[in-house]
Amino acid sequence: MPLVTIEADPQRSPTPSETALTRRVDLTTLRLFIAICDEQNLTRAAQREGIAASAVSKRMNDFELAFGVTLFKRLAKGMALTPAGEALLHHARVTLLNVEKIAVELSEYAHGVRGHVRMLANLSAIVQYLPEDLSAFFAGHGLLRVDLQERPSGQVVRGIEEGAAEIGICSGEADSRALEGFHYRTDHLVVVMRPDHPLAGRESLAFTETLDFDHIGLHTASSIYLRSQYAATQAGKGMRLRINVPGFDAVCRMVQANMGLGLIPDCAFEVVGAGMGLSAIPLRDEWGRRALKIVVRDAVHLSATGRLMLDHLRAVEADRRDDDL
Amino acid sequence: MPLVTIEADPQRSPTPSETALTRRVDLTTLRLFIAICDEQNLTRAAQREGIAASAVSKRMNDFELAFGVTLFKRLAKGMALTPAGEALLHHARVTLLNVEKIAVELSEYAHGVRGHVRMLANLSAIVQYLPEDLSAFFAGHGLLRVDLQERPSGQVVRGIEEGAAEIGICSGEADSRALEGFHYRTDHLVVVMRPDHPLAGRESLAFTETLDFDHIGLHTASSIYLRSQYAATQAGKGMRLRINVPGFDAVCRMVQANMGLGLIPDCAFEVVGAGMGLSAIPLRDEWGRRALKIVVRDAVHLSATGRLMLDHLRAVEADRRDDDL
DNA sequence: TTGTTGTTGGAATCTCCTGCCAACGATTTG
DNA sequence: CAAATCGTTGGCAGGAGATTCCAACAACAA
Repeated sequence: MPLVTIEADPQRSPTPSETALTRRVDLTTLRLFIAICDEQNLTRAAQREGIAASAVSKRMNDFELAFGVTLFKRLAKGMALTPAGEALLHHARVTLLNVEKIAVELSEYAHGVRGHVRMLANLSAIVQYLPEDLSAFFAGHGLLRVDLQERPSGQVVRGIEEGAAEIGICSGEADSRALEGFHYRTDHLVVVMRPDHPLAGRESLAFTETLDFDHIGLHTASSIYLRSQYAATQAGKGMRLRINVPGFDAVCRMVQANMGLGLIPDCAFEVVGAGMGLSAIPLRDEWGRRALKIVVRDAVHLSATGRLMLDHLRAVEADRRDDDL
Repeated sequence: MPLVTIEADPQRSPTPSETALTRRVDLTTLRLFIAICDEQNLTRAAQREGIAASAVSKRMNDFELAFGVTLFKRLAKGMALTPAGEALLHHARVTLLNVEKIAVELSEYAHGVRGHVRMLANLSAIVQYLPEDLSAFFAGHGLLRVDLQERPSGQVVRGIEEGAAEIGICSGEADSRALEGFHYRTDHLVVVMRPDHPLAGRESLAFTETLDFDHIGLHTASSIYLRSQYAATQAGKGMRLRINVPGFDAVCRMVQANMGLGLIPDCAFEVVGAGMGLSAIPLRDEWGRRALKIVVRDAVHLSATGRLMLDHLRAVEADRRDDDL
């Protein structure tokens, strides 16, 4: 008696042929395929994976047959990829990497971890506030883990929109479109300089006063860079930029090397530049007070752990403001 | 406990326990798992996937046992995810999405396609040159396919570095670090305006002449926006920005709506704004000639198809320059 | 030419995985 | 209390996949 094929639910979205093909992919085949690509040799690949060579050969044949594609050029000594094979290799690699992430993450849960929160944040937040805020969070929720990646503010928004992470922290001026936003922190920009700089010793500075000197810029996508450019423009003067560097520490080192003035947030200076013998003078301009905001796609439908993190970040900020009063 | 998960080193040889766990993941289980999450109900999920409920139940139990993790809270009516389940759900989704890509791409090869090239490019290249260049490429290589994504120049570089694509096209001024670069095209910026604008009718314009009027900016990460800001700054004047929009077409529509001047590449204007009854006047400034460059990680080790594309793009540009002579 | 080595591919066999059916316990609903 | 849902368990059967053995083939050395 042949197998009775079960009628699939008619309202399922993918077409029958698509699902049929999708089902013919399996992870061991992908693993073996990658092994062959690495070794360029089926026999060695089989050994490495602890399986008979003929079994591997069969799998590959079946796979090629199923998709009607040739993956390898069978050469006298070894196997070489066809274009189709190269395409598969690329996707197979990322798929298996993902599977590995699954295994790692789940085994973390098995060892007591109770939840993950995926976050994106800009440099300012990561350098200045997140270390302490996250550490406080872990104190209360020792069994949670955080997966944090740095991106410029614009990309943070994009990542949250696309679901790459649950919670994002970016500049308050970033266009967060349809996302929900909450106030996080306000930092204050300071002008970093060598103690022998003409401006050193001042109580505070207006940005325009700095425009007669060389500046060191952050990378061009950073909101500090964009905002200071804009401010210079508004002031009707130019910013004399000598170099753009990727991080606050790099800015400070450039300042130290007498390349010019740096413009970074106050807390970042304390963390990064304090021990470097530099001076930091507060910026008097209104835009020197920069808001950072928390963005989420939908606060109501956050995961339980994401909710915890969001509440924590907001509570920390609220406490801090209470203390200031 | 580490605060932040470290990115896995791709070269790392997996530990025995890891591989053991990795092997226990399989795609049908993931598919079923997702179905259960969608339906919040094992029985319906089983129906949807055309499989007996008992089989699904057993698979889930075995999976949970293998990882020592509870994925669901079994409720009287349906199943609800635990935090571990939510973590799995996220990864399972992207994994299956990837598998689907595999199936789609391979079946393309089965239907005659002979190769894929993954590309990243900035907006200027995509709007102005790639349509014709790619179409010429297809004329010669009808069986190849191109996977093209738009990103700002900085992200193009990043994507190529990370292996997200083989070939990138970005602004000549972008910092391409360790990548190999080749000249691609040079475009010329034009100032777009309504025919009734005071500046209309001029032969050419210096950028400084436009600074007395309102401007419409591209999105803040775009190189045109960054460069024009910088130029305004250098000129010691401000740019009166009324709005930032995401594309060249949007710029033209804003110009049409009398919001101010736009600054876009000449070819983009021909393509996008020609039929809108607008005037375009060339920018006289040196930086109005913008180089676009092709970037690759390593030209020697490109795939055969990638090599074809690179050669084509470079040849097209060489021909074009010969024609100009 | 001939033998050796290393390679892929095929046939027969066997094992174990996995899905089906039917029955059961638990809980809610009428 | 019965009926309806829902998830789980056990027995059974079929098949996918692995193993072993063998054939075909190319490259290379004697």
